[in-house]
Amino acid sequence: MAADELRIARKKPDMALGNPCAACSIREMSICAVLDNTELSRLAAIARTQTVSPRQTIIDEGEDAKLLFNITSGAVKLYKLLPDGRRQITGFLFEGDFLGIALNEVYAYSAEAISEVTLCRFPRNRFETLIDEFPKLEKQLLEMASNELVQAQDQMLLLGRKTAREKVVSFLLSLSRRARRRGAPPSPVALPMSRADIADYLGLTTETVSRTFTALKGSGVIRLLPGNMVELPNPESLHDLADSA
Amino acid sequence: MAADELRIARKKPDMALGNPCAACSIREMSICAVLDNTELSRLAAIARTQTVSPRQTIIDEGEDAKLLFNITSGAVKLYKLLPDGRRQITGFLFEGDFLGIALNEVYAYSAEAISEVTLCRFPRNRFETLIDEFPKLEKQLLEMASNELVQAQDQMLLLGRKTAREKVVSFLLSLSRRARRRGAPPSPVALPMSRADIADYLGLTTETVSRTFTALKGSGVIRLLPGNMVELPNPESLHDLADSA
DNA sequence: CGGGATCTTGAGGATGCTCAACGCTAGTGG
DNA sequence: CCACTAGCGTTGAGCATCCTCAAGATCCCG
Repeated sequence: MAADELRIARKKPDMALGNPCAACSIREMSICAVLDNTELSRLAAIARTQTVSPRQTIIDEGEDAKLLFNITSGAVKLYKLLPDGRRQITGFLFEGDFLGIALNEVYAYSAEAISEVTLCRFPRNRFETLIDEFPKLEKQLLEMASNELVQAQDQMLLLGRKTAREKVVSFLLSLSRRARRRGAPPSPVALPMSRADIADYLGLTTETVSRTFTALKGSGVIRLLPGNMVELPNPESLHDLADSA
Repeated sequence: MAADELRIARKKPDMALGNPCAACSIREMSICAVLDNTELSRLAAIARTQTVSPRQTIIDEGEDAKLLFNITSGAVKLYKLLPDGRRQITGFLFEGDFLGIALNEVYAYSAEAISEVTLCRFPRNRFETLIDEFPKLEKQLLEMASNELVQAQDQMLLLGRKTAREKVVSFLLSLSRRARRRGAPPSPVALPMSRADIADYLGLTTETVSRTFTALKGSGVIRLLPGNMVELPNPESLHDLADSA
């Protein structure tokens, strides 16, 4: 019923309440969750929605950070490049995620849509005004930044010290855990990103990622389903593979 | 004696100088820089100083995060462990740095003193009360967390995509830049940490770090001075070695 | 169906790791 | 004052993991 209301409301964004955010399907899992309706309407006043096609760039590393985003649907990859083209993906964003937590003057990374993406766009300066008005917002941002830091440290451990197999298993488990956190089943897990993206996220090559998937499939710990879905028959037993040989 | 003063000051928080922080040598480069004397005395009221010997643990990953710290002197390493003992150092802290920016319930990493360390300790709950009172403090924390995130992403790029040589050069350059930012000469650079620590920070082995230093020395781009100092005759030319083969 | 992109598989090779020995230095005690 | 030891750093040889290059398989969308 709550879901029904949301679905209906989504079809008429500029309806009755006057505030499209009130009906936002991802409101409760986004930064907006901390705001009441009045505050939300203030945020809505500076927001614009936008859709982005796959492979389209959203922000560019080094550019002035004039805009911040809330992903309302789809998948996004964040990455950094070396001069010779080597690429490190620093994270994937999905619906509900915030793009631009680090309120720096310039973007620290580029962002590109993986799938069809819809997002909610805010001018940074006006968003920062709201932050000053709503301490709750700042507190929430700090908490989100803290969580990102923890994730970043886990990723450093993965990149610096884990084997290819541990990297891939850790990756699958993190997607599974994320799904569970969002109320979705922990298996099967969707992989909207390409093997090349996974490789650039894990510090491997596409070939190694592919071989590792094949090997995991062979030992029965995963199953590759059509539509880029991966089944994890026994997530618990995977934990051991994720951080010890 | 500094400790004595603090102990006395603690008993009379509103004494002559007002508070010990007013005379703190790292005040301007720490989180305290945003506070005025009145606010600082409030912070001083919940602070305790502490000294830690080399190889002594300051916090343990997974423990309840009851305390936060400001490093007033010395060097600290932050690290995470895998069950089999593999270690990833996620960062080094020096004087002026804040330990515990991510205000999470449990510590996301362990911290250990590299050299003799002095620090300023705060109970987290009381510190959070001050945050609510002084929005400046929260803003500063968010900014520090943002900067850490940027650094973390750089480190991911390093760990995932750079060669051993690029890693070592990047590391030396980051130490050099840090020194310059603090008003110290960019060369020579001090390496208070062991080769093993550097290796665990860069995702390498001590042998590879050692060999790489030797090779860099051989090609004349660095010089190893006594006292674990490294001279970078031409920091500019090093930039190329840090991110392209 | 066809064609381009993505994914998989294979063979060979390089980077960095493992295991091992040796050197250096500083602290210690005779 | 010097020999001794322990810890750290360096060097060497062989090897494993993962990368590179290449070809074939599969998928997806028109």
